[in-house]
Amino acid sequence: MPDARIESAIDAGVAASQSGPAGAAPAAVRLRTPRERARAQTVADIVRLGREHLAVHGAAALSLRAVARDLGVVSSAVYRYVESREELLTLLLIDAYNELGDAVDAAVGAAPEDDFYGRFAALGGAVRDWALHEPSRYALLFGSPVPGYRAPAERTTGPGTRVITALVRILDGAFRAGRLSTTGRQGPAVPAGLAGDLAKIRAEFGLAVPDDLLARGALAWTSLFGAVSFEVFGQYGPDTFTAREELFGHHLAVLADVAGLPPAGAAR
Amino acid sequence: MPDARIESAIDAGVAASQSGPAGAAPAAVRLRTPRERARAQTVADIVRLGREHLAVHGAAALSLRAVARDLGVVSSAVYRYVESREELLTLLLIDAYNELGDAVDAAVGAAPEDDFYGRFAALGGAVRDWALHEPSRYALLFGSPVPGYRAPAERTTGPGTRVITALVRILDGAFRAGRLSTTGRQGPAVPAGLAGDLAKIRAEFGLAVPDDLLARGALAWTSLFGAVSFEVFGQYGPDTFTAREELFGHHLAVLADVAGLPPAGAAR
DNA sequence: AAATAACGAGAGCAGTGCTCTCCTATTTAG
DNA sequence: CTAAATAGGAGAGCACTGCTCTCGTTATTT
Repeated sequence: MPDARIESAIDAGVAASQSGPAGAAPAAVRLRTPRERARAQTVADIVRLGREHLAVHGAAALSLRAVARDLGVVSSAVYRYVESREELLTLLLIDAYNELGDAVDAAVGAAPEDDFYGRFAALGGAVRDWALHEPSRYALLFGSPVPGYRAPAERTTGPGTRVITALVRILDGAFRAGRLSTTGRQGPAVPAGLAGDLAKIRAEFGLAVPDDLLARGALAWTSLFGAVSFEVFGQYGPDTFTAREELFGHHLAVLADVAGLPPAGAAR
Repeated sequence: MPDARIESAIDAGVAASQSGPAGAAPAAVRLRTPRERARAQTVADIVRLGREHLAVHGAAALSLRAVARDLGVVSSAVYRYVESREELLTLLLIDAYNELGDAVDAAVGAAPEDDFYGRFAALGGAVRDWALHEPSRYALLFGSPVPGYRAPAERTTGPGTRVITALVRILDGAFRAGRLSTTGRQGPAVPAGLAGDLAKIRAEFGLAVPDDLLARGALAWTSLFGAVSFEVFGQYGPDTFTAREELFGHHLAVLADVAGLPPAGAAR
């Protein structure tokens, strides 16, 4: 079974189907032979069709046979390119993580580098906009895990941590610039048991922020996605909150305050 | 087709399978005839088996045929009791909402009535404990919506709002007792567009809390579920946070502060 | 040119939700 | 107490799913 190169071909196909400015993959793999090119193209087509099905019908309704039909090919043929339905889900997971990451990076990058609140708000707004625009794909990333499916960490942690990485960069940048603090008011003390986790995180990302602000940053992170998930998953009901943009904006402002970021108009 | 009483029989069956102290249904329906009793029992069995399947295999893997097998009956027979797979999902949704609601009510009720922080922390802890204990059922309630399935609002809004109702009661009680405020520090102003939504909520629940605190309460609500969802759905990864109880406790404390609740040890 | 690898088509298996018909046991009405 | 009405279980069947295996054809490599 000489299909050892399938994996790399698949990776190449996915990389080829992305157009983000911050494409993580070095894409050093040249596709010389026509067969390899055709293969990569087919995989890219499968991912594209899968993405459409995912967006329209949701993750649990994603059907390899339906993708095969759209591709104009019999169902068993797609198994030449994709190992299983799970494998396709993994590809779509990576695809979605990267698209969200690209959107976030673009939004954050559009704000001035020293406008930390602006960058924070841009990040939150980008997450919300993408989630509202791609609810099914957002659900794949941040909703209930697909039953029986466990994302392979070695392939998804990279793209899956782009948002939190961006957020942590903003907060750390603000701290290094002397513009992140909770001075003036005492909050709850950070439990001693968290010190180890926080130290590891600080080392991993090369951060300077102290425990207090790091823990609050984690809360801002989970709260951001909590607010977005409630809105996307319909927990607000049809009419509890109608001014959702204003609600989210206000929540973002409070979360920035929680994280220690001075508000928009504060003196620089 | 004289199956008009099926619905009420089903409701009775579900009600019979519940044992919560705050059972919403008046349960005035007596089951006189043996046939009605047998029917209610069968429906209750189906819900029980469905709950087990749901807990073990997850919502998307819930199979009516598998439930039928466990029930020792052929698959078409269960359609005499449950209209469809969706209908069973709805029953399980209501069942889970009520179990969570019961857990929250019990935990909140165990704290002194004037210990508002204690009640808030009890609510949060109960939600987290239940979610960690029943991840699949929590996912059914607060994860990605099951594709193609839309919960019928007229049957689920009641049980589905028990947690937020309890939370709002705590915050309103604290406010009426003069123990909920953000005095001493100015937060972001509530956007004007939110006034209508907040007024409607205040009227619906008969609240006294002003806009500022109400909006912050909503943030505490979404943030609480954001933190629980991240933990249950595995967003933290296997080892980013190991001291999860401490992390959650700290987040709860900060969220109470955000909502305007004085910390645990504050003077009464 | 011959060997090898890739790949599409088709059949098939076990599972799913759901419908329809048939038949029996139970309940209700006269 | 008998006869009609009804509930409910069994089974076959339809269309769908993921996935495997074989078979023949095409393209590439040696």
